[in-house]
Amino acid sequence: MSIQPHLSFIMPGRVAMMADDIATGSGMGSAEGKMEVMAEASRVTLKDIAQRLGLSTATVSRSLSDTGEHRDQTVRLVKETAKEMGYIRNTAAADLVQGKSHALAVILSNTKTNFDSSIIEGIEQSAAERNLDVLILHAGNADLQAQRRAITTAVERAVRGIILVSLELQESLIATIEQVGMDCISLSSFVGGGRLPCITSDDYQMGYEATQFLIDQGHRRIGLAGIPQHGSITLRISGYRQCLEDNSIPYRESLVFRGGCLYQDGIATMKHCLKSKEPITALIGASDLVAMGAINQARDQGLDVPSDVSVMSFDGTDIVDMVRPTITSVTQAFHRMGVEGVKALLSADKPSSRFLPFRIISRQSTGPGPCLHGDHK
Amino acid sequence: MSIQPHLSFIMPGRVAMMADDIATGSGMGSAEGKMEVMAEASRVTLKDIAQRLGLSTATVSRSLSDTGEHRDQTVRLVKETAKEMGYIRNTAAADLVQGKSHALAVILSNTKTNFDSSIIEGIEQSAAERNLDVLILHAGNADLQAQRRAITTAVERAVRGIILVSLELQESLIATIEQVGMDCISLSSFVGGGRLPCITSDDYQMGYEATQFLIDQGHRRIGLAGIPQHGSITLRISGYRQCLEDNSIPYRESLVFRGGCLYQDGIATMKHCLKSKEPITALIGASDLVAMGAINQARDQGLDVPSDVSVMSFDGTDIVDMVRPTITSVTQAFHRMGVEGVKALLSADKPSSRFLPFRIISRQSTGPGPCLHGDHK
DNA sequence: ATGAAAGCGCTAACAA
DNA sequence: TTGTTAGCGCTTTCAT
Repeated sequence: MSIQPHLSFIMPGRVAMMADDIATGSGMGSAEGKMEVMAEASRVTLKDIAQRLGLSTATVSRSLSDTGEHRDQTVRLVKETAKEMGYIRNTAAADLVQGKSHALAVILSNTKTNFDSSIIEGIEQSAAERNLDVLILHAGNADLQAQRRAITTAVERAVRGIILVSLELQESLIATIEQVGMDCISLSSFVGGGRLPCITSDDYQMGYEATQFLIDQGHRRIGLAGIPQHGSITLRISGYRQCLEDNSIPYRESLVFRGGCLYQDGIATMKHCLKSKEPITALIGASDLVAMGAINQARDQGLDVPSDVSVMSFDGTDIVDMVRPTITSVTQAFHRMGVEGVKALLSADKPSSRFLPFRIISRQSTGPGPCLHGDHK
Repeated sequence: MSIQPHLSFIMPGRVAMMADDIATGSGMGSAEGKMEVMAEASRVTLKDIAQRLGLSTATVSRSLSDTGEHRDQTVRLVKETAKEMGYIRNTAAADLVQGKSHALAVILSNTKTNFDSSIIEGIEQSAAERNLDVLILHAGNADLQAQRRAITTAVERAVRGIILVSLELQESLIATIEQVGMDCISLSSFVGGGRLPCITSDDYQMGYEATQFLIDQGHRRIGLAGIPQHGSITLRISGYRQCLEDNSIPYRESLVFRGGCLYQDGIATMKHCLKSKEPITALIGASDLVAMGAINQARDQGLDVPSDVSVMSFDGTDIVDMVRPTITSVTQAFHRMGVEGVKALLSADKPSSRFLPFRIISRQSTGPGPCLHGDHK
């Protein structure tokens, strides 16, 4: 194997070499060289630039941020000098005097689903356009402690606003947010009974239409899997129930399986369902991962999806096209949710709650149910 | 359908009601009530607490942060009062005077793989234990502009350190980091020729062992898919090549497929491979998603995995167990990478580069190759 | 078009 | 054990 190329980089040689390069480089006198090195230690401030240019810090500050009235020449000179001296502004100082920061806080629940990456992507894109940094914080869904920590952090840093993602914020913390007058918006979850603006999909309607989709395919024994105990997501059950009733199909408590939108919930639900003497013919997973779990379990037990059992999911993240069978989904506009969330949060007028459209996209995991096969009906 | 329960919350009634509650609540005189409301507008500061208690701001500050010598009673009193008054400290002020912030910056490449969530999880867990906030920033891998923006943001905010995740930082920016004396560590990618400490898996060795794994199963025509053009990840090719040579199998350039670790790369590679007159019998994907793409493409063309073609992957994220067939993977210690990254970054002494162990976990997507079927050998 | 000066809220010497 | 004081680096009136 002779010399292993991958080992070369852990030899300390290069590091030492680089240090030497810096110390002796560019042919300047050693004293001068040293001063350069020393100067690098503490950061360049506005004052340094002002002194070098014989201007006041005020002029430099205004020039750099393009505020106030200044000669083009001055502004240009200041900017050039700043760049040349390697000036990087001190955000803490600016935040302090301005009473607010250039950042947004995003607070996520710890739910181990995968849809939030799209939302975050949207948020970050939108934030970047406005030159805002994104501070990401995690807080368990039910954990008051963790929630308080996250909110406190956001308020401490005087962020421009807080974006809650799929989080059921506790009542007391909503009060805190109102007290300090912090802007806040909730995405992908309706929370706060109207005190917080929310941008989400219509859970009731999604539940209704998903159910109708399966009924139209000839299914009558339809299960619901992985739905949490609390939160607006439970409205999907109401929609599901209403749809059944509108189609004269009796609602059965026993076909609604609770859980936490996790892969494991899908596994467990399908395992349970297949033991039943009157098994379901279709299942709606509360997330793509729930559906994946359900599909895998069904197939591992020798059933075919969709010919033996149809499965569809909420969310419609990338993954539904990357598995086989591909998964029919109620696809939500997560990316847009992130983008619009930022926009709404920063808009001058208090944003109102609203729904974003969703689409049901039919893929391989659903197919005709028994009623279209001529069985029951 | 009568009353739709899901519509109730967009009625403005509740919002108005809440506002009324606040304005008129608790039975206090209207003037007093108004004052309370006014007071809520501007935040409580240390000075407010000090005044209320007849102490100095210094004592309050020290009590709150448990520094300095103080009577238990004083500390308790201060803390209680702070909580009662709803005090939230101003991070900007603290950061300014202390010259550093209570946050870590994590800079991610935009690569659309999924492994980084484990790393971030590890980072956040580790950061939370140390009471540090996590600032997440994105920067394209090749995009100097975006990289500079991210680094500048991190430096501006005087973060405690920068964690690069799977990012090839440009030379000039490494220089910037060195100049300002910012701590920085690279995870999941070796970068900077030793100037930056790196915690990653041994790409060379992973490439070698993955190849050996397949050779041991009887494969001789083994492809490599989705490997980028640059970066330490290309060392996998060296390991792959060396392993082939050690097993007296000729290395062929044509079996190494370049790409960006994406699902689509897997699709494209497998499509291309199956057209060849002398097709591969096994493929190693540069990421789990590449492998998924390859597997799907093979099956969509009527081939079975693993009996017609074996596929394995690098990374070993959750997904490899959630697809069928489950994917044999070179599983990296991503979560630990995040945890140790934070630890190393904050350690007093300059951390050195090192590898974290990886494991090859055999799953359903690989099986005996032609040499074990008695074909060639 | 530019400068002088006053803080933002906090921490950390140093005094007492 | 506590108070006094002096800023951190920046923005922003208000003068000039």
